[in-house]
Amino acid sequence: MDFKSANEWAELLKALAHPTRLQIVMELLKGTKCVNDIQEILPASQANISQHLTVLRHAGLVNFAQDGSQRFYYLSRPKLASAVIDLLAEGEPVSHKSKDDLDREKQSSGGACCVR
Amino acid sequence: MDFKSANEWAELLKALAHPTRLQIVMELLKGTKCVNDIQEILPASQANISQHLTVLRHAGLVNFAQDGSQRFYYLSRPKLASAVIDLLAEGEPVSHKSKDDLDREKQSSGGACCVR
DNA sequence: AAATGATATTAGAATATGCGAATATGGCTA
DNA sequence: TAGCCATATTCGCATATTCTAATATCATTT
Repeated sequence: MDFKSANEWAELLKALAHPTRLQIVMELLKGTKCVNDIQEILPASQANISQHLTVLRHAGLVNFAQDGSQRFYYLSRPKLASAVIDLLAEGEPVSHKSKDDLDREKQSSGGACCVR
Repeated sequence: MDFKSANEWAELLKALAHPTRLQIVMELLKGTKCVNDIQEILPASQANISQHLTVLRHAGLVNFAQDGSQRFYYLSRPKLASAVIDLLAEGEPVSHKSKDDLDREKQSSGGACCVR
């Protein structure tokens, strides 16, 4: 259950893990756009945006509907996309724990690990 | 608000976007572990796991508490980590839309875009 | 102090990714 | 059909990632 998942999930995350692609996703979250629209918003070339859209499409994150010579791109899994963005935006503060903290937690939750 | 965020967020996602690192995170979700524990679970070398932990640490996703010669690794932003895993596990189905679908949506939501 | 166990770091090769420049494709309009 | 607009693809290069093998570090034990 984990090996295949880990690979698929990593592929998905890899597609999101690029500043330009993240921004594209954020823009599509606001609404369907064609390549030209995106070009006007982001500081990247037409070819480059097209390349990134291809990556996102292969990852199953976006899709397009063709209209003449234009392609209207939209998020094909909008809930996933917006949930990820929301999580990133929340910015959970990082926690620091001492060995004693960990011991205390282990006690109260009854989990045994790392004992050799 | 977006340029800096996009870069930081992409860094975070990049750290997660590797099968082995995802699996490490999933294991740490179950509880604190030292490198040796992880080694016994995952099919990767000690050096490799250590390298991946370094990546996760630099991304602010994990941290460790030292105990003698052992290092107990834990998730430093457990809610973020588990929320991401949950999202991936949910597997929102991908949607396919025609041009007409998009037009209809645009009508009902009143958003104007892609009109030149 | 030497040996041992746990973990980290370095080096180097293989592979992948990102990007610009140039070119190709496909639809539309004159 | 010629030309134009929107978008995609290919190529080549620079850079980054990943992995293995070897070695280093650091704490503990003998």
